[in-house]
Amino acid sequence: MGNLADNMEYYLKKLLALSASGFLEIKRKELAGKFNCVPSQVNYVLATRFTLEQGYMVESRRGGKGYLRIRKVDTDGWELPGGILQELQQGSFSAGQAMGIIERLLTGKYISMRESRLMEAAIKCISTVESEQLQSELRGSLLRCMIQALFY
Amino acid sequence: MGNLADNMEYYLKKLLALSASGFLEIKRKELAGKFNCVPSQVNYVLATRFTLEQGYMVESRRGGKGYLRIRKVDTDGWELPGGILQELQQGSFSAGQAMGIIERLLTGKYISMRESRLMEAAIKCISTVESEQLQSELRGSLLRCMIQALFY
DNA sequence: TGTTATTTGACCATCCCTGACCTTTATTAT
DNA sequence: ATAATAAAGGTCAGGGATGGTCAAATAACA
Repeated sequence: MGNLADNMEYYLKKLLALSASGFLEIKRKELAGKFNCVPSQVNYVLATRFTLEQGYMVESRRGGKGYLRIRKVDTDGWELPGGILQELQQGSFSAGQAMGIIERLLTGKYISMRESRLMEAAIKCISTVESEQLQSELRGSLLRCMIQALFY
Repeated sequence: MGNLADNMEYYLKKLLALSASGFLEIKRKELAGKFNCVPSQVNYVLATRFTLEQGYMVESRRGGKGYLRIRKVDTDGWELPGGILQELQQGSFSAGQAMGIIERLLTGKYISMRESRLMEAAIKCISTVESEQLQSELRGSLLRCMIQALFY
């Protein structure tokens, strides 16, 4: 038998898979009761096994009728065209290159109009930095960070 | 079912949506009666779910013939809370301050979950810059640029 | 044996709901 | 008119019910 955290993870993922609504809503204390542990153990499991990187989102509410709600993030259709991923390997980007990538994300419907405006604004903003070198490096890491935030 | 406050919120918003006049007029005591609670609970619901930031206005009158009148204020959704506009005047921001603003934009429903992740990613990304000074300045201009891109 | 992962418990933050007391407005009595 | 009374709505502090955090203890592992 695995440990408590593993068992709880398994239990939650099973329930989640069975749930018709696409999300799972539980009470922290009840769950802890079912596994005969302290409530904060639930937080540990959520923090280590249901992170965004792992494809889960957890919402919660305190107070009377409080809850924990776990949903699997839908990553269908989130695959970026390989070309872009490859380009992102590059360390540095000119403003033009960066804009080009953002535009392709938009026309490919990977991002919304607002999201593209947000990204473009961030990239343009970088041009105020003195050093050309730093500028292009920053554009690169900004692009990578932002794209990662959206697609992973 | 959710809790009392949620139910009352739902009830009021439904009535408001159905109302031809564009506003909803109720008696505090009656409403409390309908939900079998104390009248001040109505104030709680109004204070937490019908704020100006959330796009509602509540007028009232005491005494005989008193009433509560709720209306949805039409801001086209583009008005930012004044507090945030003011804060943005600041030149520099710590990562924490910036995150706070982004979070308020999110909870105030000014931006989506994805947009907030995008903005947070950009802000965090800046932390790789060597100079602390430049970091906090960059955070400031990034915030201003991104918010401007969305709201102007 | 040293490192990492798990588990616990004490303390914290938030949300909801109530009740006592206060203020304002309309109505009624004088 | 004026004063008293009734009929609204407003405020605020408190308590119960949750969930959150963090550091220390313990267990598992390499």
